[in-house]
Amino acid sequence: MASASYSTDFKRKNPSDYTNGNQNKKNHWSTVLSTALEDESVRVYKDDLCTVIIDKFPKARIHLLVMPNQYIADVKSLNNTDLPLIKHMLKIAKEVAEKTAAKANARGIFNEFRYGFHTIPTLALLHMHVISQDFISNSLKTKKHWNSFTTNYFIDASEVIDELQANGSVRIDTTRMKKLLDEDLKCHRCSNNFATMPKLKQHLLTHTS
DNA sequence: GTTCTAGAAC
DNA sequence: GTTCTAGAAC
Repeated sequence: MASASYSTDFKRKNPSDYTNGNQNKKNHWSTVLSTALEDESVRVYKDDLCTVIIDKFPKARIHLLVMPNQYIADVKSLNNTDLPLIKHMLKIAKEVAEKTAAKANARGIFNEFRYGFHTIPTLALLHMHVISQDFISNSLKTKKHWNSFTTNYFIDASEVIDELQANGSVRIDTTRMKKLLDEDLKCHRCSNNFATMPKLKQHLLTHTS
């Protein structure tokens, strides 16, 4: 066989090495949301414009993702023609959040949600987080997790809508955003500071009945 | 995004 | 000695 005579010196690299980095690889971890969009087992709502799924690694008791059915990369690639879509996504987000909270037989704590986006996302395909503000979850582990939801690294959907209406786009200061992930751990409710994630997580329990 | 784990921090 | 964080993942 001819192939058996190839010297390892001339062994071809994996085809993905010829693409512009791993991000372009079809089954790279950053593409999981495109798969989730089609996966009925994680879906809680779908209409002509958007799909809602349960986050696979929820960072609070209720953590959902609202995604457009048509591919949009992220917040910074939005323009004013996307306004009706984003407004629709926010409306659906609130409806599904209310329903999910009621279904969970929740008391007051579940009624408080934030709806918004990571300014610098790690997963491809725009996704609006719907996240209850208890932040009680085994999947909440790192400082980056915490700061990505409780600092300005997280931009509210209402602010995205306002900026699109005012400027036609959302300007994101990448350098400033990255620094926010390294900020000290601060409780989002009472502003107490904590040295470690375990201490913060223990404190969060005191805010939840 | 997560998992794993070396070694920093305590 | 144990807890906890932070960077590599071929």
